[in-house]
Amino acid sequence: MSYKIKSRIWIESKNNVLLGEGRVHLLKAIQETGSLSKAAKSLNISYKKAWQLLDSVNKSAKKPVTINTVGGKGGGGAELTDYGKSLILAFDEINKNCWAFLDKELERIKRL
Amino acid sequence: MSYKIKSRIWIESKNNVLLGEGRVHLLKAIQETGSLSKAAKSLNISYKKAWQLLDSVNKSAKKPVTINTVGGKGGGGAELTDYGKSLILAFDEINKNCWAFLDKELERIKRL
DNA sequence: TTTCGTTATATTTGCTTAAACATAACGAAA
DNA sequence: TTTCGTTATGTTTAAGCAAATATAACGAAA
Repeated sequence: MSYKIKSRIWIESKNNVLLGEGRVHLLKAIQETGSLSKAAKSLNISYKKAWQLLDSVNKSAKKPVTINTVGGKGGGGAELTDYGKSLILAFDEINKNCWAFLDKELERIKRL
Repeated sequence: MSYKIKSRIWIESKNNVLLGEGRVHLLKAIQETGSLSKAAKSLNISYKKAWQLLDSVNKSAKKPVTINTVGGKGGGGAELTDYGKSLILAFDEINKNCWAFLDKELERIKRL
């Protein structure tokens, strides 16, 4: 059995993490469920952890990534902004390309 | 100020980490000092942590990465095998190329 | 104005991981 | 056989981080 190359990429803004794999998962879950609490449940993480992640994302980003509404019909909710959607698309594209790149680099250690 | 892309890569062997940035630093320090204890001191980590890392490396690798001698003149020491040296070279090469690759991908988020 | 599900936040508890400390084994050389 | 600096390993303590618990604020609709 041969060696494998693994990687993690993330986007930073002024030394703070903006987007990583976990944060992208959370944003996608918000997009699908329309609320942060439901997104947290679908990812099996606590609401607090989800909120902290989302708060960090919105504080690190140059423009809001989600619009959160509190109170009212249904209690409120959260939805992605167009900016948030474009960030996710960019991250997924870069991540996919990175894995393809590393798959080529794997040749360098195939014979080790 | 714009966003930055960061990454971490590592080599795995049967679901165990073989080589990452920290382990490569340790191996290079061993190469320079000739002993695990001196390498640990130079990296400001405890001897035990260094030993556990090195032990994990040698157990994950297909062939020994270091030869450790105990007792005798000078108390003993540790030195890299040719195989260990080639692993380090491969890791550094892949890592360097990955950063260059991501530097190109940075264009995708320059305007976000 | 009461209800409801959500966002928002603080506090406490538990767990995993890292650090600190301690000690045995080794073997060449004096 | 005593010394020395190293490898090798166990044990205990501390710290950081995740999880659990609790509660306030909100605002549309009934």
